[in-house]
Amino acid sequence: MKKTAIRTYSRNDKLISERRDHIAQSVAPLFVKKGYERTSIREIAEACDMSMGALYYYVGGKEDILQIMLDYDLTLYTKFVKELVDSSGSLPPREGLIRVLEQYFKASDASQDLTLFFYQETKSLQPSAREIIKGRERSLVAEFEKLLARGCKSGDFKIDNITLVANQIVVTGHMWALRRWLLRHVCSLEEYTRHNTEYFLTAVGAN
Amino acid sequence: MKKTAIRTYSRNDKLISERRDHIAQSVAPLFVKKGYERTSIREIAEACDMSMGALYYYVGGKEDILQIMLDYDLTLYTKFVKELVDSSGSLPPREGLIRVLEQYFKASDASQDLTLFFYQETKSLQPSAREIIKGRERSLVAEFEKLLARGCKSGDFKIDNITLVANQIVVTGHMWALRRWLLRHVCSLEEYTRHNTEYFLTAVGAN
Amino acid sequence: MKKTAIRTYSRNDKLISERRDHIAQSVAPLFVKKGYERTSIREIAEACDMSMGALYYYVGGKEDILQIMLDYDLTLYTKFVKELVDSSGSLPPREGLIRVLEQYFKASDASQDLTLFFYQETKSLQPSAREIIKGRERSLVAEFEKLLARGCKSGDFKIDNITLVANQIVVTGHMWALRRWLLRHVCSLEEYTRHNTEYFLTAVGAN
Amino acid sequence: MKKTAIRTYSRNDKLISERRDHIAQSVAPLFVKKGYERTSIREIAEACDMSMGALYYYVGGKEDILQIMLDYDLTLYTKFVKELVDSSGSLPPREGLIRVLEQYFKASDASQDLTLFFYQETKSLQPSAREIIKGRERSLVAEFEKLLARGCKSGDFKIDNITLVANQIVVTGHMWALRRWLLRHVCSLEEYTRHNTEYFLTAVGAN
DNA sequence: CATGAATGAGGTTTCATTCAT
DNA sequence: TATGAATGAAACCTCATTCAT
Repeated sequence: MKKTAIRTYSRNDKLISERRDHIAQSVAPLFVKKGYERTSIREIAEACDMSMGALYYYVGGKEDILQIMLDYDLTLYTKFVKELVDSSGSLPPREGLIRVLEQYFKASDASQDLTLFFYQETKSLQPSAREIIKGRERSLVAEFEKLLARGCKSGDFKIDNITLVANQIVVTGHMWALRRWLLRHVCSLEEYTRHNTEYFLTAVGAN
Repeated sequence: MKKTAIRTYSRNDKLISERRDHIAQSVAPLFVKKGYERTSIREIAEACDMSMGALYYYVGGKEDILQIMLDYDLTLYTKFVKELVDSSGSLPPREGLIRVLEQYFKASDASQDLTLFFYQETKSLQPSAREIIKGRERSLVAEFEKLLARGCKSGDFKIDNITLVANQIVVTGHMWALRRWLLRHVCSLEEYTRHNTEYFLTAVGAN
Repeated sequence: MKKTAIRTYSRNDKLISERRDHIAQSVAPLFVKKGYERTSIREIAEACDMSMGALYYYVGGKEDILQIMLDYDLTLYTKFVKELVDSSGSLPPREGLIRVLEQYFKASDASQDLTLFFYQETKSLQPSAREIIKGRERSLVAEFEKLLARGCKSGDFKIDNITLVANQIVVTGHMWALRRWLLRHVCSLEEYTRHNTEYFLTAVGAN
Repeated sequence: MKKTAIRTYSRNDKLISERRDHIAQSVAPLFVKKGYERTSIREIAEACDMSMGALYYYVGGKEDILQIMLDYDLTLYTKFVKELVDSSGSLPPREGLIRVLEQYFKASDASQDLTLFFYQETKSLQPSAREIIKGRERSLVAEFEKLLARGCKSGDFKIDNITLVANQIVVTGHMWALRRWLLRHVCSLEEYTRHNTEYFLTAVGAN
């Protein structure tokens, strides 16, 4: 759980972690609302209730703040999915998948703005930081792979390319966020969930 | 085909149109490479082989340039899809769909960077301009709706929510661009095409 | 007479040259008074009667301003010495040397602050810029070498290491500037001149 | 040996003295390498192995640190020269001068960077602190004056202006440091020493 | 129509210094 | 005594936009 590569003047690891988490939480609504580039350090400091100097005590630069925030939320999200997948382990694979999809789409709906933000601003990161974020994203996909793999093992599912399907599940959630402005007039979240659940059941050979 | 709402000092409509098309074409690679916010007017002017003054003669401000460029490329893309759909009108619906998907995914692959850019920078527009872009996007979806509607009319397809499926086709193309970094290690474009074609055939009840 | 390596937005060479000369002249008293590091861009802009933006239109950064100023004054100084040496060409070598030394020390006295500044701030330059300045300094030394070489050729002087003596002349002028605070209580410029003239006559074997 | 005018919170004179000596020694390489202005208090504290707070406990501000360091090194250097001059007291004046010059130039060669630093950064001091440093420099010159005066007394030397010659000796050492970049290609330290020794012997009438 | 020099507000970042602990 | 987190003024620099030519 290293936060490395981000410069700090503090050598108190606990404080660093605390402050960076605080920054990640405080800055998210601001970033989501105004976009990364359009948000000034001054605004960030204000939102964090810190002085600009204090901010730069725990962070090497503006871009680090973006990385910290993306990392924080993606980690949180991955944890959420992991718990979801794990908690559905007691159900038969088919019912487990149905339940996970339902909850995942519900969560996707709740964190629309954040999802959009991820697609928009990841490119603002340096390649090295981008790799870290991509790693987190892969972890997210991996959680769904676990779910699918379990079903394959038990013989309930039959899947050619597990990663592809897992990615497709993730993306289907994202799509609800990215295209809400269009989908809003087309179907409700419930219909969207039903439609896609049916598809994925077919795709995994469980229909 | 109004270009309105964008201020200009010129009253020669033909010239305005010409210059704006030129700007749209010249600025695209720059925007795609550096991002909208990080591209300066000076760079834009240079890429367009115009002086900064000339730029402002045909355009109200930096944001207008983004709108013009997005509008231009989206219109072009919509036209491409329209021709694709129309040209497949001679085929039976099932084969038409297969062909359109294949060509569309191929085109998605070719214009990856642009697609990514659309998702990233549309939010940099004012609401009014964003609406215009959304309208273009809806036109794009509508082309696929046409294709699907034709199949329904002939009885070959059976679809609950045509718009939903059409949108799903569009987004599936986008996802190849947005998630290429992950998908690259998972499957080739051909596999991606095959996988999704199969899905959509099922989704329209033609499998 | 290239001014290269210094970024500019202008492509009008004449204007660039003019503005940079203007900057060099305007900034000198400020730099000499406050030192390079302690002088802010805002102060520089004010002294140049330019806006900060205009400044950065002709100059890539603060350090460039230092380089431009050092270059400008050193070039001027070298030209002065060159003319001095050339104009003494009509005199016999011994008398020429005496005259040149007298004038050079007088000039050293007049440009004390500038000399001090050179020793202090050359180190603020990047190595590449420092090389340029060193080149100018070598040109200055070369002028005195010319004078000494002439005397050697005619048989009036007898010198082992011409560059060493030429450099010593230059530095003797500098020292009047660098150690004025001490020398002031020890001797007048006239005495300093007499003392060192006698020395150099001995050193070149013309006493 | 007052260290006055420099604020401190401590009232333990021994500790003050110890810490300031420690600071002077620790900070020198840093200052020499980066320059005074470009060195931050944080770096200084780190180099001194002290906290920033501790630093300010024994020192009034950043500038005091510069003064302390200059004072410390100049005092050390003066002591070195004093011992050199005293130890040559057993030799006849002419041989004493030769020996002192040789050792002094050797020492000048060894402390080039420091010498350069003195010329560059003394101006960063407030006038009052500058006076203190000048006093130390005068003490240095005074040591050489002692040497010359001894020779005059014994009738071996014949000098008009002892201070001027003493200063010239000091400066000749400095010159080796200040102009090394040029002299390097012109002569070795040995040649430089020989050349100047000969001169000074003439200047004091001992050749 | 076209040019590009000029503006200056506002961006990010640094850093000497203080003070609660 | 000692610590180091916090401050915020001020540093350097960029850039969208204008307007005299």
